[in-house]
Amino acid sequence: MAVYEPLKFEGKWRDYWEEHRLHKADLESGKPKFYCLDMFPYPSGSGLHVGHWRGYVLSDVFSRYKKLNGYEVLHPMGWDAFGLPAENDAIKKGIHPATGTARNIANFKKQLIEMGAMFDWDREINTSEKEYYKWTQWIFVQLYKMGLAYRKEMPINWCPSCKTGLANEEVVDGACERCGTPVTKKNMTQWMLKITAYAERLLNDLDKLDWPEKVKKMQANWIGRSEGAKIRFQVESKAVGHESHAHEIEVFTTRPDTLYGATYMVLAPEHPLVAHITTAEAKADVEAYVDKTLAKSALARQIDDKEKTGVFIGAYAINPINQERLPIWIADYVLMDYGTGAIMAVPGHDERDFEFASTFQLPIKRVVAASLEEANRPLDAAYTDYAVIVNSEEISGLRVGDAKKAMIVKLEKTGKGELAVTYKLRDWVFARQRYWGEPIPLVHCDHCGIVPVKEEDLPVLLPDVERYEPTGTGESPLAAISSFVHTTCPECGGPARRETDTMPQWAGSCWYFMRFADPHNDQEPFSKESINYWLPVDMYIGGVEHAVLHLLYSRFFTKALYDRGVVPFNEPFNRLFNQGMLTLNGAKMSKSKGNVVSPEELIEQYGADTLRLYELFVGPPEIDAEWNPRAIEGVYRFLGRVYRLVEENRANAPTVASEKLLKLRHRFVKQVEERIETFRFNTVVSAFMEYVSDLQDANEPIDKGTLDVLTVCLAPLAPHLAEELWHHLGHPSSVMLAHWPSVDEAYLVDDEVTVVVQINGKVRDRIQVARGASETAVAELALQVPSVKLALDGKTLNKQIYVQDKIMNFVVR
RNA sequence: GCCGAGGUGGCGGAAUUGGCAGACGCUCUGGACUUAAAAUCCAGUGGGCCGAAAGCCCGUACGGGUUCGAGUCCCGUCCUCGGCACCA
Repeated sequence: MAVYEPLKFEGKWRDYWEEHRLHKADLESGKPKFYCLDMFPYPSGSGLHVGHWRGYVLSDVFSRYKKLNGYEVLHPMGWDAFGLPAENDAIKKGIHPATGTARNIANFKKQLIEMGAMFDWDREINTSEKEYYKWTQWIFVQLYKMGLAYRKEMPINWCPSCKTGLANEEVVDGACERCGTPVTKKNMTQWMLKITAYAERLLNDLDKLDWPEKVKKMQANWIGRSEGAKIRFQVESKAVGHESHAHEIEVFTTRPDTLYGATYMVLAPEHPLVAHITTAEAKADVEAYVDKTLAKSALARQIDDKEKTGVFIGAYAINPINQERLPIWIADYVLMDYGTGAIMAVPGHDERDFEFASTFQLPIKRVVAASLEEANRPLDAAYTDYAVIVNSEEISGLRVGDAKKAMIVKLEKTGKGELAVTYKLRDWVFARQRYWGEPIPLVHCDHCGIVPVKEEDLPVLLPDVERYEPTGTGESPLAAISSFVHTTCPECGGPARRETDTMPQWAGSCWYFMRFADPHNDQEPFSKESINYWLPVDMYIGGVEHAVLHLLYSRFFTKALYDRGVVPFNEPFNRLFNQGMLTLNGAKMSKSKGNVVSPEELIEQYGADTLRLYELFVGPPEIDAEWNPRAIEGVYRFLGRVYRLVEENRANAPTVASEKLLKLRHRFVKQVEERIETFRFNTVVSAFMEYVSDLQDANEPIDKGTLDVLTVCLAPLAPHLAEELWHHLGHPSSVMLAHWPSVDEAYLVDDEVTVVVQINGKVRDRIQVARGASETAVAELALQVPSVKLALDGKTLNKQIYVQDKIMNFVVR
């Protein structure tokens, strides 16, 4: 009996593929291209576990399927090697980050090769190599020249453990995304990227992407567009005496219709106006409150509790619509970095303002009600329904929507305000005070100011140093290296200092998918020809954890480069798929939790194909799945059955297929096609299992064509086994050079169909009838069925419903 | 609190457009092969009534509804998971 022993041939075929360059993506093949990309990994010290395999298997199956279908497939792999984790890990182990990274990469690569994926290793890239980051720096210079990179002093998120500034997106629940330490605020001069300039386009263009709705929603929420009005209030304060009217408070509100209901104003404690307009009597309390707020970490300000606190600053604002005097307060529930950092408070119709007003006994006015009759009904909570405006002079009686428009028109006429759009998205803090990243390629010259390094002088090399631990002073370790810092100005040639901050980890991954098109180009980031052919990415596969980080940043880079004329497309990833995690004991696999399953021993026991197939069969690919060590036996047994089926039939296989086997074959291929295209890979495996059982049950010799087709279809899923069988079947070249079988629709229809017979919608029996038989003919047959006769006995047949070739339902009473 | 996804046997999960619920796999039980075991193969495996079979009834989180017919559509409730969270 033929025995399936994968370890005897899997290695042989991997060597064969490598030797014959079968995975090489060819720019000049003349075929239509397909770019199938995995989110490239950060090469950690712990290596890959079976959970990491999941996405890689999906993309490899899809890539191979596309290749068999005549596409020129680009399926590359590389390393996101810069960034904090690599550096932290290296510090812990006392080695240079470059050394640790190189070691990890070697291990990752070995593991990925064992998987048998068709990666084109000639295109391997590493974001921490100078040949690569030269172009990351080049892109930064383009952004700088476009005015999209700027320097600003502001309080930014600071991780006291990683000793660096962080972007908004890197703060999760008030803590550092990497290490979990609560994030504090630190006032620093920072390099920022003006991603907010693209907010509207980043939002609108989501519509044209074939991405999971969930991810699009998350990005839309993150961008957080809201439409309303900006309104200006004049300030009246004894602190500034008769100059009062020089000061204005500008607020943003989505409810300009409630302007008549404003009863006080609130500024963020950090608001620059606070220092100017606070009166002498209030000064001490205000300063104490401001200090207390600034000392609070982001986490504390968010979670502490929602109890409202605040201080009256002694000054008043004049409501532009009715000249009412409104007391001005500061409170930490108003955030400096959203809108204008100031609000008009309408406690009658905003829950937060209601709570604040209740706490401090401030007046509450009703200006919206269910109807005009209810205009003076007292409020025991904020009334937020979009109903009818009341107590508001000329706009009373309007619905909220119309009142908003009317109020904006009025404000625009008097110059007191106008329509405005605000986003939650903030500009991107792009500098890190750490060693292991791309140096920001700028020079500070006393004479010329900030000057970008000339493009022909790139890259600015990351110097090799002895000590690369973070300083914690707010300066990067590079600042201590005088040979790095001191340079000459690219403009005037005079003495100058280099920028010493480095870029965040995301920098390299914002454009790596473009570099794969032309990874060895040392004249430009990529040639026009290569980028035109390969990009954009057709299918992008990776975890959902990057929904707002990497995926939003990459879209921003792409749009900026599009505007600069560097690339001809403005969205990088046409189709996105997020695979689910593999869990063990209900938790995400991670080395720190000690619940990882590593592929090595499984491959040793079952071979790589079995593990690949299991990864697919474990459940719907987008859903998290629990690792089940037993179930892997099932797919191993199945591959053994395939092996035996082919081995035991190939010697005496007829050259002509029976009608029965042809029907089974075409139905099978059709099913597999549909299920691969729609990413239902668990059911692809089911289709194989059913087909193989059907072939066994057919109880007749299996023809050569059937065996060939089975083998070709198997190639995307279990490439090693398919290659082995393909050669046993007498084919001299690789199965990956074969063609995906075409489906003949003629074989998909049966002459005879099963019609279900129902009484009142309940199944009683099934009958075989000729396909397309008339209702009368089927009814006649169905009425002969004993259980139907029984059910009809003594009853009246009210109605019959016939669905062609499917259902005959008798309604009886 | 807001937004989104989901709830189907002992388990993982199937089920085109409203048309045979539980495909496929795991587990378990019985059988064949074997001196024996492993491997392999065959049969059974949602619950109930029943000695068994036939047959009938119940059954897709819960309560209603629409329909000849609902896992699928509508209304309400509960639960689980994910995202956002004082964003004016």
